[in-house]
Amino acid sequence: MPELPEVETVRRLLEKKIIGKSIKDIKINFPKIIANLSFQKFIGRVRERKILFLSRRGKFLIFHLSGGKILISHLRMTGQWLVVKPAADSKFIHLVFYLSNGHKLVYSDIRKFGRIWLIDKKELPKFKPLLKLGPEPMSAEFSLADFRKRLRKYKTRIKTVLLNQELVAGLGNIYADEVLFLAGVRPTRKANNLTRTEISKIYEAIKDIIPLAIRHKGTTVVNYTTPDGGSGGFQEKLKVYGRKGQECPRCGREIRRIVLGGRGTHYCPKCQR
DNA sequence: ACTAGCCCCTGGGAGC
DNA sequence: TGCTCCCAGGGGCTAG
Repeated sequence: MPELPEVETVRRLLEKKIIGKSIKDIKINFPKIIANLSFQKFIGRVRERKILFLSRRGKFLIFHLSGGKILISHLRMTGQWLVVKPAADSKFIHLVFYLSNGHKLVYSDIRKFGRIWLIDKKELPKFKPLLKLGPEPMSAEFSLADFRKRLRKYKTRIKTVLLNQELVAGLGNIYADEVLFLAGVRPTRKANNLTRTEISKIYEAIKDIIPLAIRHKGTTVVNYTTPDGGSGGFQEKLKVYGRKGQECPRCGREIRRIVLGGRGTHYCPKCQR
């Protein structure tokens, strides 16, 4: 599942391979991935554009193209951007950009949940999916005071709240579980009942784990790969996610798995209160 | 205003 | 071995 560290890793590795290249031609196998335009319009507006640079906001990857065009991609569950040699093909490739250097930039997505938008640069400040996002966890805007204030208004369980992109942008199911383990807070706790100390610990855990996971190039659990087909490394560092029935690395107790808000949730019953 | 639940998808694991 | 069933899960949407 691509969360902030995975999307950031894709951004960094992809940028090295495609900056300055032009999109000479486009093939679309699954038109539905283009969220806001017909595929014919999409193709017409993207052809001959140069890829200037890539940015990221939360889990959104943003391609800045020449001519003031902006391509926004959300990978959801199984989306991938890959740079491949001309011959490569697969039934999961839904979009192909034929680049000026002879390589193909492809979007592949087994479950087809991912979406791509193409907008004009001037529309970017009004683009709704980005407008709703909370602060970037590694930015100065993400302050403890603000985090505490925002957290108080949620009456639901802290795990569910961490998945809400309006609070902080970029956490998904894996890192939400890991953050709560590091903070020593049980995922079922109500957000508005947390103590000041617990909120600080959650805040610090987010600020620790996200850059650490980026340094490890993200977590490969299901099918996330880097744009060159490599794996992330953070799955080796996971303390609770996907470790149901195994020993807690801190106290040795058995890790539990429950379902919260329809999401698998992992925690240590002793370390997380 | 907030929250719970459904839906989109398909590979893969469980069960028989 | 091979079939069927059902689960995973981000985020948009709807209903309460």
